[in-house]
Amino acid sequence: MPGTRLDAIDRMILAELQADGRMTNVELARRVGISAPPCLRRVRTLEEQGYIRGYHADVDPRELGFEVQVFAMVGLVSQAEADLSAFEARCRSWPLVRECHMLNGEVDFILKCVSPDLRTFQTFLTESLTAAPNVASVKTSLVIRQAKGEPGVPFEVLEERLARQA
Amino acid sequence: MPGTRLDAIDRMILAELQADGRMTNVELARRVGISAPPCLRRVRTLEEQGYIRGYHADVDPRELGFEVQVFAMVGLVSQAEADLSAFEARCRSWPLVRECHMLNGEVDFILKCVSPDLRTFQTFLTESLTAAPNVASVKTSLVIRQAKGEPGVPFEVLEERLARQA
DNA sequence: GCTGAAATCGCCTAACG
DNA sequence: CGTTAGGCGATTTCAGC
Repeated sequence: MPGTRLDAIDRMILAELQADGRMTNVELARRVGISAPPCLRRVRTLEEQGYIRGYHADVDPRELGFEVQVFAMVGLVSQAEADLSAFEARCRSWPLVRECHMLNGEVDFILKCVSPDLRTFQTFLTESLTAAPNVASVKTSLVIRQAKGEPGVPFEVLEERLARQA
Repeated sequence: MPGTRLDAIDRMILAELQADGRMTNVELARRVGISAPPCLRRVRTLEEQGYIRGYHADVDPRELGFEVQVFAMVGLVSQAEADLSAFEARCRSWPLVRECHMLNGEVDFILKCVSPDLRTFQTFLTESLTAAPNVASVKTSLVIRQAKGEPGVPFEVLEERLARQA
């Protein structure tokens, strides 16, 4: 089933639900110009085929007392696949680490972390991250402020691209 | 209104909606142990007070043809506030840039970008980002693979912390 | 195959206690 | 916060393109 190409209505559905994931199905149907039942069927199909991985409320970390956000650049000693996987598994087990990306270039991983305060993060940094097996170097940068934080993908770019191909 | 402290039920609501933003209100009410009407009132209040900034479908970039994800580290010539703001405004206008964080340390900004392919990104990099006023240096790292990508905040850490204080 | 219309069922959301 | 109750949305069924 994966690889099924999407038509214009499917892409509109994805764009609308990315912008407002709690929109009612009838409102969504109205916006994309079809009636509710086929619209709901399309949404279900998009979910089953993995185009939509889930729906999440966007919770403000600061309001909840997570005052600190940090990017951590991690270098490993060994980049053998087993060692990479082991480090990734550790990252998944650390709640303060929200994202873990393996990169090319000098640094092996970039981690996006949140923490209630600096002290909690420092403890994590020294006792967990830096102390983890195979970790060679960690460089951290505090987020001063976030200027942009758009979820998901730019559908505008996708549409532009499809128009160009046609 | 902001600063209103949250009780245990509010925090459960936030945790549930972060995990599944499309949950029905009656299901949410059942999970947090209250009836539907007060549950809905709490959700509305949490939205109004900014604890919930929105709801978004989590769309898989790869499935949609965004094969390339890149982190870009940007250094500026001038860090005067007006120049920082100007750069941030530019970032907001670039669709390929999904996140823009101002950092402490040697690099001024980190940008998370998505692109359909390398060629599109290279064009953006040379013609837009590097060419922008006040940009001194740009270092990019391609994402090889993503090992973790949890949305939002770790409520487990919050609860642990509150229990500790009590 | 797809869509759309009708009908049922369940949820949302007021008003009130 | 809970209960009641009316209106609306969600979802199935079925017919038509």
